[in-house]
Order: sequence, then C-alpha cells, then structure tokens
Amino acid sequence: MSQAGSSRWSPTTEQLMILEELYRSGIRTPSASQIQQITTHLSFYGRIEGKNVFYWFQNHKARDRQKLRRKLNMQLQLQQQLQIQQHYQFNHDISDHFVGNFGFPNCFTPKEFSLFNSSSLLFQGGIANTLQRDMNFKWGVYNPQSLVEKKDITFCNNGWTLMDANKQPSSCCTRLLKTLDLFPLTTIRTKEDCTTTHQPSSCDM
Amino acid sequence: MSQAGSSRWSPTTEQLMILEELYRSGIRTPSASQIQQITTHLSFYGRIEGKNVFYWFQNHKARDRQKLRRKLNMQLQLQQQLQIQQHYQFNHDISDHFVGNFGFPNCFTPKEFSLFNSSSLLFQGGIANTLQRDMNFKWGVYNPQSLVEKKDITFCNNGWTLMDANKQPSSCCTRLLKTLDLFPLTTIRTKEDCTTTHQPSSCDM
DNA sequence: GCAAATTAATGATTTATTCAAG
DNA sequence: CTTGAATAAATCATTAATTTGC
Repeated sequence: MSQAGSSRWSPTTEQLMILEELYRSGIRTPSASQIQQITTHLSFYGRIEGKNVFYWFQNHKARDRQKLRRKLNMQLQLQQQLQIQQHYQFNHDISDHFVGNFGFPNCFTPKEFSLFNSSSLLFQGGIANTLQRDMNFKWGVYNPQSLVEKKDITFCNNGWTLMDANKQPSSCCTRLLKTLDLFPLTTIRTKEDCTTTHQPSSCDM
Repeated sequence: MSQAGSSRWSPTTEQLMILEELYRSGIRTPSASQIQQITTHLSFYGRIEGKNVFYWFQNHKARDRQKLRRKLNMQLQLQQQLQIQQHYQFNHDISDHFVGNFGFPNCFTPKEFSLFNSSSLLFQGGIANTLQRDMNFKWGVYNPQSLVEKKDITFCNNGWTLMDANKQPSSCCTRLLKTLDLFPLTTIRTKEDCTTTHQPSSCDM
C-alpha cells in the first residue's frame, strides 16, 4: 500500500530530501504562498497536499528544538556529575590524607558532601530548565516572508484561503451541509458547561 | 473606529451573543463546514471572517477550561486551609486543656504544628497542580462531527481549503511570487543548523 | 467631564503535548 | 520507534475598560 488507501501521507525519498534541503536553507514557518510553491514542486515526486508540507515543517522544527534541548540537558548533567565526582574525589583524597574534618564543626564528610550536592544538582536542573525554556522564545526562526504574508491567509468560505486582492473569495462551492442544524429556531440549553469527555483509550507507550 | 482600519476583528454584540449561544449549545471545535456556515450567518451582523470564528471557539474553550481550573484550585486551597485551621483549632483546644505535650518527646506544640502544615500545604499545592495538568489531557471536548470532517480541511494551493470531491482544487491563482527563490539550482549549505534570526523590521501593519 | 495612564480582556500566533499509523 | 496529524497550552499584541489627575 504505497499510495493507495493509506490514511496518512508518507513522503517519498525525493520529497524528503527537498524538504530537508529547504529546512537547512533556513525555512521554518513557510507562508501560505511558499507552501503552495513547495507543494506544487513536490507533487511532481508523488501525491502530496499543502497541509502535509505545513505539518512537516512544524514537526521538524519542533523536533529539532527538542533534540537540541535534550542534547544540552545531557551535556549539562554530565558536566555537573563530572563536577560532583571531582569534588568528591577531592574530598576523598583529603580524607585519605587527613583523618577527621580539621576540627571544624560544620565541615562535611565526603559522604555528606556528596549528598548535599546531589540535591543542589536537582535544584540546578530546575534552573537549567527554566533558562532553556526562555531560550526557546528566542530560538524561533522567523521567516520575514511569512510575517508579511500571514495576514493574507484567512479561513474563509471554503476554509483557509489566500486573500490577495479579492477580499471576498469567490464561493466556488457553497453547498449547504445537512450535518448539523447550526441555527435552530429554538434555544436548547444543555448542561451549561458541556463535559463530553474524551474516551480514555488504551494509552500505552 | 468601529470597523474601519482596525487590525483585528472585534465582534459586534449580536455576533457575540450568537457565538456564545452556539458555544452553550455544545459546539467547541467546529468543523470547516460549520465554520463556513457560522461565518456566513454572522457576516449579516458585521464584517467577519472564518478564522475569527475558528479562533473565537479555540480561545473561548481554552479560557473556559482555565476559569474552571482556577475555580477548582481556589476551592482546593480554601478546603485545605480550612482543614489546617480545624487541625490548629483542635491542637489549640487541647493545649488549652492540657498544658504540655503529654510527655511525648516528638509531639508538636500548636505553633510548630501550624508551621509544619503550612509547608505541607505548599507541597500539596504542587501535587494539585500536577494532577490538574494531567486532568487537562482528558478535559478536551471532542466534537465527533469535527473529528470526521477534519480530514477534509487541507492547506493546499491557495491556503486552507475544503476538499470535498475535487482532491486537486482548481488553481485559481497560481501567480509565482518573486519574493524568495525556493528552489535554487545550487545547494547553499549555511551553518547546518540554520539560525536565521527574526528580522526585527518595523513590523507595523 | 475628559484624556493620559494603567489594567483587564481577548483576538491572533506559536509552541508543546498527545494520538496513532506504519 | 519514528513521524504525520491534531489539539491544548502558552504567549504575543491590540483593543476595551477602568482608574487617575486635572
């Protein structure tokens, strides 16, 4: 089932290569017209829709950030653990040479020292997370193109549409759906705050 | 400036009333066709676009949840403080009648007890927040209608479009933009992880 | 009363999280 | 496990309420 009745798009190798190339070249949040162009171009290599392109960039950007974040976290942790080990080693060396704590009443023994630092490690981890979170707000790579054109995208009559000159897009498909009576004449008040809950579903993983 | 050159939509009283009525009647995440109908209907009462309707429901739902959340938190805190006060009163009463701590070495005096519990309150607050956050993941109210129809919305050629029968929407506006060379013939590798930062640019509109 | 200054609401975007196909 | 798809949360940005000093 390469293309047939698959429920979700899966990019061909060519498409993926091009998308990645575009990503590397700096595109992060393509504008509607960019998406249009990319889609048109990529449709040469297989079935593809604009929303696929849209989602691809969104996910790729997010997962890139995520990856970098994890890498930084990992480095930080390793760095801190190394520091602790060095401190520990230092104290251990000292206690090897000098039995006791030099007579100072508040001086830690190596074991206590280690414990003390592992909790401070947690604390520092918290700070690191916060910092990193703030960094996120600056990581976003904005495409000036998209900034300018964002306002031109609008979700009108038939869905999201590019509004170029004609502010009112031609309604090329105005069939009325019978699915729901959106504007009933009578006002049916249900339970004020609707609580239709999400089916839990076997949440494995 | 009721309608003139304002950069963002502000709903008329009529529009707001209708939107709230629809919300009360259970609509939370309207499908593309629902949005289309609502927009058409509301455009009778003033300028409005589909995306306004889309965002309105999104925001309204989110802020409803938020409100409920805060209410629950408030109740929980009050409940806990009441509990603590009761405990405190209990200990106070006891210490009124029985001076000392019954000879038990680890028994708190009323003041200590109060301090102890105020820190445990903080701790419990933390737990409450976590629980509440997890609860959020189940609070989502899903509109079965939208679930079915979501797949029909797609961001294609001219932006988001409803895909009904014609899988390839008629390209009614395929002008090529000169703004960016999306597919350069030469492969310019920048810095692997591109950090094209946001052009400040006088982003007025 | 009535603007300038603050603050609260809320429209619009972006980012994070989750679900689920393959 | 990876990743396309979708939703929820967080955030930004502008407008409306409200306050304040005159």
